[in-house]
Amino acid sequence: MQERYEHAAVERAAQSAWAETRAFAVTEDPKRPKYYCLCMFPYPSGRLHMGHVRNYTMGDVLTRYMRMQGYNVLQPMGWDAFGLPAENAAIKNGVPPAKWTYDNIAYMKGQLQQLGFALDWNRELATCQPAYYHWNQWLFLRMLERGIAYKKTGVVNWDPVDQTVLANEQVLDGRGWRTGAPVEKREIPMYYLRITQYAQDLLEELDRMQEWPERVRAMQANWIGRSEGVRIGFPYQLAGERRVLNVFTTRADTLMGTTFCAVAAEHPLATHAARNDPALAEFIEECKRGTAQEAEIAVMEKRGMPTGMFVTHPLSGEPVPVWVGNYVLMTYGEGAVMGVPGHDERDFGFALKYGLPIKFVIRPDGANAAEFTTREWRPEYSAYGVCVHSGKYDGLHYQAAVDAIAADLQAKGLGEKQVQWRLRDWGISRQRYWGCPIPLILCPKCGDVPVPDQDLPVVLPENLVPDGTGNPLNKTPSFYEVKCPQCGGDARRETDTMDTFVDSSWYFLRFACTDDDRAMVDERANYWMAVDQYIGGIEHAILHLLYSRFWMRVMRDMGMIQVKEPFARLLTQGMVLNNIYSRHAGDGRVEYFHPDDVEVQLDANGAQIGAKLRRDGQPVQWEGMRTMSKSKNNGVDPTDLVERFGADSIRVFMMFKAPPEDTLEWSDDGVEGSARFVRRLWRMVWEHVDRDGKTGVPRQELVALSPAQREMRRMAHATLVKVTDDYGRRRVFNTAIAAVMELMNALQKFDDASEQGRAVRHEAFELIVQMLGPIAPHVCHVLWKELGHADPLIDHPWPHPDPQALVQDRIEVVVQVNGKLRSKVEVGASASQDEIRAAALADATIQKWIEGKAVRKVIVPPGNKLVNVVV
RNA sequence: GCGAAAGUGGCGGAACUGGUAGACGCGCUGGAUUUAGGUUCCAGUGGGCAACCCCCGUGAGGGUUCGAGUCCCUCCUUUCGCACCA
Repeated sequence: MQERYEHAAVERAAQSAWAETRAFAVTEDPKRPKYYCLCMFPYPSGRLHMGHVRNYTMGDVLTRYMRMQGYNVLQPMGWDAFGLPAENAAIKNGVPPAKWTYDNIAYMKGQLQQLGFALDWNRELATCQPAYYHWNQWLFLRMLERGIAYKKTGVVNWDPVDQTVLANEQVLDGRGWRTGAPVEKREIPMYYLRITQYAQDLLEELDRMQEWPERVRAMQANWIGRSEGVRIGFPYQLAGERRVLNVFTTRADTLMGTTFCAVAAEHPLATHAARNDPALAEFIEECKRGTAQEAEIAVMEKRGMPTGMFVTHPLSGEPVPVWVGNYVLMTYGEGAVMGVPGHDERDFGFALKYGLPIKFVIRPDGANAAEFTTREWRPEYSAYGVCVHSGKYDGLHYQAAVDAIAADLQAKGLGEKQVQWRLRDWGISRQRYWGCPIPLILCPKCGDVPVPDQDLPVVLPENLVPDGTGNPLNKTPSFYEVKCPQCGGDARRETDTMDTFVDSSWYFLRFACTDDDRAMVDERANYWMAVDQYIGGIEHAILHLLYSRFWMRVMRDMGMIQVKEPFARLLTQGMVLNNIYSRHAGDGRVEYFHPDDVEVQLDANGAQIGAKLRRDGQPVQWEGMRTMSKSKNNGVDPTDLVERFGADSIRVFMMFKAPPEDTLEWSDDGVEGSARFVRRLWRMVWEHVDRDGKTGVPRQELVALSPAQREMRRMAHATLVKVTDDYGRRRVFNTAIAAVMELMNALQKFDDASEQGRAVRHEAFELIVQMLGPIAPHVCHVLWKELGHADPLIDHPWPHPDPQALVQDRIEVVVQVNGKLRSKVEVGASASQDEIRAAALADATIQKWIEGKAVRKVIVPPGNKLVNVVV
């Protein structure tokens, strides 16, 4: 064995051994328990970032651990390959998005291989391949047949320069993020998926998903947003016809306090009223144009205009004026609200501004009878309470009032209890080139005609170069000029593509059967699904994870898959941060310096007191730890690091520095520390097997071990218990590594050259190498062989602790006096509580503490590890 | 405003079921090796005290308990998500 640890050689040896035996290719095996471990697939942006490395290392640790536990483990990898950055790169460099994407994939695949992840590359897929998106199109057509997909004209953010729809997050201060052009609201026909149909089930199932983080479940529940209330109809006459204005409210108990109704600008009633009222028409236009940022809307001034129309209060029969309000959303509830200024903050402000009457009809719980008359809003106005000034409902508390009012409304045919959802249907049309074509043909005679199944996939041309002025598909007659499949006449192919979230909504199913060109999924998907462990960033807590849950339900209802929840267990890994250093110039410009170029100044304790640029020795400002980004110049490159330290050291550092869900602060010193640890492991094994010149494995005589040898052995097995629990149950890796470090520290001090001492040491090293195998697989692969094993470590069964080794003759008992640690005594492991109590009281130190005081109680809690003497 | 999480040494973190606070590592200090730097090894490292077998100490204040970082109440701070959702 070589004395020097050379990471490049070690990693080459391990990786080629795995490659030769195709070690990570898996097939379905009904005889073995399966384990599907999946990390969210990356967008091929160019290079791996450290967040990827962290994510995939976690997945790899679990994959390798479960494999050693005897599971048939699938860990695949693919590419979320459609999307905007490829188009932007194309605009900048004049290269087709396809080429840019495939080049990036090739490079990043190399990076993943460098890191030694146990991936089954036979199952690699990219969502931009026709063989993949074929099935997006196929399933979309099935959804269309079932009414789950439908076309609707909806309001979207439109960038007039780029000629495309923008997502809400792409609108900054009312302007397009790329062009800076003021964003318009446009009504555009789009395809939607009826995710709302599954709202109830998507919400209910969350309660049972105990293996998902509470946070993610809460966010999804919030997003789905179920609320129970009452739909209330306010009748009115229009052109001699009786009509009803519906509103939705969760506070039907305040109905008698209604002094106006407000409708959204897009509401039909508003449109009708504006016909003969130019001022109102203009106001409505203004509202429609208004800002697209929801956060801004929230703080926007409440404005309105009367429509001049009146509706009738359904219970009192009084006339109620109808206003158009800019704070009413067309997309929620009925697009109209009843205005109860006495008990709703928004209505209150609105009424004050426009001089509408305010009626108080609820006396909040805990308040005295006095009415609220302030001209300033108070939170208690919207509190629950009993009805007052509400005729027959007076004295009823919230729930009773709601029940009574709903019953009366129902009797009149003017309302009923109703459940409202915040969730909206998923609009999937994008006026973008680099995405999956929507398989429809727009025929002037026949309307929207689905592309026949036998003509699928509709292949996206890969050679186009967008120039920033809209979708290049619209300038490509060879793509859009088609004949109608129904009437044979001239027609135009749909040039919108699908939202890229469609691609990622089912890729985990396809990994089971990437080679199947006849069906979207087959029986193998039922073998592998559900994903047992899914790992990815918290940023996908809602969109991707909710869409995938929806998509699975659709496929299950079509009989294509048996389970409905795609991800049994979810781990949301924390972000990777690094220091940010900057200098602010007088003219407002900021220059960012890479942490490598900055020298940190410390005080005598090692506390950071300042930082300066190495180049010029002048101070720079520390802006804290934030996510790595190009703009802040604080990224680190995985490939650089692998070359400098080796993949194993990077992996150890990533797993050791923080628990999986927490943020991880990058530190070069920390990586050095991990590299030191790996080197030390190598050197200690070398000293054991080689320097001593006795490579044979001594036979271990358990009965004849000395107390020190027994203690060493006990510690090795206790560490195994701890590490197994950390991997298997707790899913934390930092403490597992810490435990192994502790064991190594003890082993270093275990200076015993006897046959038995060497045997104990040998066993300890075997355990260490097995325990670290999932985290530092390359070095452990080689050390395992050096320890005399012919079988590859990855296939060696996970070791079991020896119960004999864990037995202790004598145990240490902590002795407290009044809850404070005062002494420790050693007793036999089988000592009774009475014996322990006696030993504690007999201890000289304890004698001093209790001298002259009355011992009131002596407590020995279960476990016999502690005694508390109460005096 | 609503929802979720978190506040522990100079730093990252550990303490899992209420039972030895600060494991493990980074940094720092001293020493050995080295021509030197780096590497490696040894020792020390929460604060107070000349020192301890002492006192203090887990965001603040109160409470429960033989015993509280952990449980309860009040408050403060931070991060994240949602936000005119009627």
